[in-house]
Amino acid sequence: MANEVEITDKKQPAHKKYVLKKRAPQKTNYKINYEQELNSKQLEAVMSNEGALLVIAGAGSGKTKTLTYRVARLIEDGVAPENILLLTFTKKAAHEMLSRATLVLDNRCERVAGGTFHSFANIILRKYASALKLKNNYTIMDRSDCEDVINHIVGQMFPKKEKRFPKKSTLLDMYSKSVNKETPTKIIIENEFPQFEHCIDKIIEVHKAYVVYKRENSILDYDDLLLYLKLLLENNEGLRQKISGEYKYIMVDEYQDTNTLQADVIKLLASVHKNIMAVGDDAQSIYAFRGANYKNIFDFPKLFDNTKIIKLEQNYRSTQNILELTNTIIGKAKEKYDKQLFSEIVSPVKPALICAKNTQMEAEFICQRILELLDEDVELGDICVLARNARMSYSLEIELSKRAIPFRKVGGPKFMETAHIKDIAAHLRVLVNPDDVISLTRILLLLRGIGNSAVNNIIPVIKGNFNPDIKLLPSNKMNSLAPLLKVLDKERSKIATKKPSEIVEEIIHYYRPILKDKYDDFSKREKDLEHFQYLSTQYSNLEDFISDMALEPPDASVEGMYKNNSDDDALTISTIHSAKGLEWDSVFIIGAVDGRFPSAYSFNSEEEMDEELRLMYVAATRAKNNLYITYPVDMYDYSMHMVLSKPSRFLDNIPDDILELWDIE
DNA sequence: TCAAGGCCATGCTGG
DNA sequence: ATGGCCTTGA
Repeated sequence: MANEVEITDKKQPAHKKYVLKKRAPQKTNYKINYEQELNSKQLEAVMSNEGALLVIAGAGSGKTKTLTYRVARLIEDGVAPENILLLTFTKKAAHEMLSRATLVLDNRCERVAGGTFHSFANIILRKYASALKLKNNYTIMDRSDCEDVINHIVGQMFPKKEKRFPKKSTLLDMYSKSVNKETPTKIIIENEFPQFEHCIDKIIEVHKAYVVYKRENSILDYDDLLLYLKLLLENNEGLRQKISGEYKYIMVDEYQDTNTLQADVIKLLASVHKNIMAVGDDAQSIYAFRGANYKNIFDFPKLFDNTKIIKLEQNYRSTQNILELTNTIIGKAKEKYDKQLFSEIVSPVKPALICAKNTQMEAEFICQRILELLDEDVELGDICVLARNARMSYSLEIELSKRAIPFRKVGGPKFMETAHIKDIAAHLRVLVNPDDVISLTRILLLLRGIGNSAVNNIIPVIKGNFNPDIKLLPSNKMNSLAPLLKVLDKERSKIATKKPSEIVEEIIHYYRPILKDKYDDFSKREKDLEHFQYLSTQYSNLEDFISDMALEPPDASVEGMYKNNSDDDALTISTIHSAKGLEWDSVFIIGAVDGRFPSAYSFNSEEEMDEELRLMYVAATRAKNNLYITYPVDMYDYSMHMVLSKPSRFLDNIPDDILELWDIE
């Protein structure tokens, strides 16, 4: 909206020059008093309209608030919610922002299009799959499925074992980086996996076969979702116009963790109108292992001409004492960051570094300190324990259970990745997509008497045709195969009419005997099946259910934690990666022992060490008032054959007026 | 020849 | 707790 219009007098001398005055924002017409609730920088971002805008937002500087209020402000100015696209890192972040926007404005905000890049890509691709010659019932594979496919391909191409050939997960890392960084596999291997240069040709051959395999079987992995979205937008002028026109205002959160493929998608999405607002913090980039590059954020102005840049530097979250520590930490990076956050929140309490004799004592300290915090009127839901990886909290989880302190765990091994849940999901996938050979293989291998070679004979016959009367194996093997075919045949015909939860129920009923046969601890796993069934009741379409479970898998399966969704009064245990963007009154960072955090595997790479450092920075900046960093000194490291006993090097030589040192007696 | 069970080593973070 | 590898058993 141009506020200033000048009628020029160049060619029309007879006309009088009339200047429209700049209108002050019409605050009286807004329901929200933006000027009062935001600082000047935030306000500038919220009030900006057309064009590209980059907001560099330090930790706790009101990034979420800025995004939330901009959504509200656009809607107040008459933009249809459906025309706004909010891309975030997790679905949860999108939901949180939109419900906050709903609180400050009204429920129109719920209609804003939002979610992760991947879920957005999925929505668009299901709609326009045919433009890419793709079936729209394609399966989305999670990581372990992809690994199975790769293993299958390697086994076919090189029946004899190759010497020092990368493991399936390493292969997948290479391919994924190649796609996300838009760099040939060859270069990725040379730069990041030089130990495998000797078999570079074979690795590339496997990659090609992997791509073909996915195409032939209507399978997409996470990277394909982004890649195909890019191709769709790139190669279909008409569709690009249409989609870009639909999403007239685009906002991207956590821009520092996007990769070049995502940057391309954004560029294409905004190609028609260039109304794009990106928000991020280069000092909080922690996803390099997934192809993200914190430098991406500085390249944003290269994607869009005349990018306006706004910096948010005042922190509203943490005490100044905590910020003094975090400023010191980030100051240790090899690559320098322009970060000196300040806060007006004053408190006498200082962050503390606590040495524990072992993980047991570390756990006891945390439990005791938590109980003291509760006495100081901190709520349990306002306390979080952060760890570099999910395993580090095992001792603590035991201690918490002993003391009956409720907790929920975020990050780490996924519910959907547990073997029994994958088994059930594989049955459902075969129902939706009978071409899904990987899932079919998985469910056949569950049967007694059927192994790899039998599977290879069976699949060509039953692919897409689950006739239970077929006779293709000796009768003893048919006895285990027939019940499977029967249930698949029966449910396949009802896929369109039955509720997903009813189909899941039938599959679980069929699968339960297999579960009991396969696992000694089946009763615990049976509870997971019940939970899975419960999740399915939230859906009216089986395909949506399966896609969602792949794109936004529910948190780790922790016994007894299921029904506590509404129970906010529990301690949070989280990986640092999963704590991105969140905040708590009191934060414990555990396992801060050198060799684990930073991990010893990062020692010889400056870039990886910087990423570990940023991770520590992200962890420490989650805390509002109390920050405790603990480390046990009895950790044995198998790879280095030594006991780890020093605190994280990121906390070395920090004066004790910034970081207090505690010993446990 | 194929399936199944046992044993050993172990690199995490996630859509 | 899990995948990879080897041995055993049918």
